[in-house]
Amino acid sequence: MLKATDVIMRHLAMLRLIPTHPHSMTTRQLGDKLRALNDEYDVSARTIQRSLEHLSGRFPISCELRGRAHHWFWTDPDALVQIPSMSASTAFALKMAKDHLQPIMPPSTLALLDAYFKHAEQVLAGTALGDWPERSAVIAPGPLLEAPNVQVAVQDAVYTGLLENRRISVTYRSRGEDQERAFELHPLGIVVRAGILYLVATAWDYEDVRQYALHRMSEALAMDQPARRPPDFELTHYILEASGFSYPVSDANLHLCALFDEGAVLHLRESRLGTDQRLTTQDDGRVLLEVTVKDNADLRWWLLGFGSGVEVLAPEPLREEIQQEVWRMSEVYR
Amino acid sequence: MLKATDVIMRHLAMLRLIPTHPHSMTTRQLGDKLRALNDEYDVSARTIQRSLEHLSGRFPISCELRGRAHHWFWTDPDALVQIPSMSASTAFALKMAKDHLQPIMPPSTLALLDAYFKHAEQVLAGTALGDWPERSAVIAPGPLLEAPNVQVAVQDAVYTGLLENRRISVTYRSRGEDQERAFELHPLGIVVRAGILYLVATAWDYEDVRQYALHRMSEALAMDQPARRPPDFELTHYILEASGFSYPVSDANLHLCALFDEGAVLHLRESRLGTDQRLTTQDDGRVLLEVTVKDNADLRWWLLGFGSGVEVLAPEPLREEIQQEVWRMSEVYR
DNA sequence: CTGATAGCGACGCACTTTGTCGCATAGCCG
DNA sequence: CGGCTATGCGACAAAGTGCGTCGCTATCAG
Repeated sequence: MLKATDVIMRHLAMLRLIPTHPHSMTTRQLGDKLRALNDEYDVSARTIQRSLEHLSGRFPISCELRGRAHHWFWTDPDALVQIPSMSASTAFALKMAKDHLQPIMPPSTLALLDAYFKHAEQVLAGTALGDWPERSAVIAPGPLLEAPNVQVAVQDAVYTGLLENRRISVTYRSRGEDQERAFELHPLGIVVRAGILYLVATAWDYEDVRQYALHRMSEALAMDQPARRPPDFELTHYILEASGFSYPVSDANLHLCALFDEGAVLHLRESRLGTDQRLTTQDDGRVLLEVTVKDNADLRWWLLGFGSGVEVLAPEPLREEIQQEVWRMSEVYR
Repeated sequence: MLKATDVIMRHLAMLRLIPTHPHSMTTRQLGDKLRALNDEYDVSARTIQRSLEHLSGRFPISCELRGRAHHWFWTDPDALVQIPSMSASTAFALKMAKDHLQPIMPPSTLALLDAYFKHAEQVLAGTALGDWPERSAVIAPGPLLEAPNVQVAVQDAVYTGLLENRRISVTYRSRGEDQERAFELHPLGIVVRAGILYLVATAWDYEDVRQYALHRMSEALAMDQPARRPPDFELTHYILEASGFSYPVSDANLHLCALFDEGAVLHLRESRLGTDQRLTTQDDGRVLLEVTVKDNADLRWWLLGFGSGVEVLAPEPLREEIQQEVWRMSEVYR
């Protein structure tokens, strides 16, 4: 007891060091970590013991006697104390975010954010309209695809491997195959598309980069060996150039001119396709859209979705593409 | 100094009571709130002063002298200390969530979550691959519409009015009109569609429920008078039944049968349209999809997007609808 | 069995926390 | 303009608590 040490800060640091349930930490480890963090937190082991005892009375932390040592952890996986406290507006934004994300993120990944969502619900319950169940709704575009679930253990292993740059050993069933196979993967990145998580990685000692859907992994384990990464690999580059994903996305721009029916153009009046978007009403009541957009498959899918509500005028190659597609469609439907 | 009061908990409570910058709290108010929270936190005003002085040395809080009283607040809007601490996986999930939400939530609402996103970045920077800029990417469906921004003050007022059930006085420019008009609104709910926020509300003393896009409000102020709410109003019901939104969504189901090209069906093999989805490969190589889905406009838009890659077989009315649409399209393109 | 490690009760010193008091200052109101 | 009141702050003393130390016990490894 030599100097004026700061109890509050040390206790806060301790609470932050203690891991959540599956993981745990001995009193000794905690003391070492604390010392490493800040010299001022250098206190005797006895003091740490006393502090933990004290804190366990007012926070959901407890310990487990394994051997002769106490292993401490947070009991509640969704426990969350944050300062400054969450404002009602932020809680509301979180609720909307959750509604948005539910259909497009795998449940197991969304589960990692549950503490925030639950906390937000508590905050909202304290507002004047806490009893009113639904004050916000999200209208998602398109029919909702159900994102396949990913096993929590698999997700843990993949994220760990990626974050700590370790190899991942997986049991994987390729698309269209019945047999599972074991792979040793070098993780390079994660890509999410339509609620599906893909691990971008190289296998074994091969050089070529492939994708592995997480929901098709039955087992995964982060190994101790470090992962290898091609020196010039860039994830965004890979997605754009290597056409690794079935919906190729291009970086090229095109100047789109198209005539929209008033009904079809409605929401373009609210949010724009691009910064240079121009809408001009024609004599026949239709609206001319001029805008620079990325030239990719999604654009074609989006334009076709309007059916006869839109006529593509330029660029000429795109108009011809659509024309041919319409011709093929009329063949299909006789 | 009569009983053993818990300094750590009181200090934590104080930190949580202090609001973030635009708002503030006097020393007196803090003492009152603290007392209301827990009898054990009943300490003299002098103690509160000393505690604040102490805490301001290690947290980004400071005060402003207005009149003779000190008004305390958090200086950094993105300051965040949370216990237990954010795991690397959770930080990673937050990063992905941000990428997902950026195109579909208005910037001002997303800004409310900035503290979490920044915190997540810090956590990720501490991992082995912190220097590697991109380890995850989100591929969004469709061309990205730019969500129009909402003024922060407008958003604050609307959320406050909604959460505290107070009337909102707004200056609003209706679609297609040049003139702005003043409204007094009774907020009923918020609907988000394609990045646009709509306030669902009744105006003045009228009974009919309308939508007001937040980005078309130039001013908004939460009033002191309480809002009126039709006793039987339900937001989800309103969206479904009242066809208040231009993309009507129906609750009716239909049993869809359609033939997909192998290329078009690819991602249906990963995530399903519905629980009863069945895929059967036909002799001609196409794949028959059978599934029960909601019968709405989005479904038609989604089906049309595939162009000739899909042929709707049943139900017959839907097939005819599509057939006619294709016919109209071939008229458009001559 | 022995040594090492962890937990815990007890003890006492030193420091911190806290209420109180008094003074200074700055609005408020007549 | 002057009294009144609310707030901030320095000082002080007493109460209370944090802390290291010591010694005992329990458990595990060898």
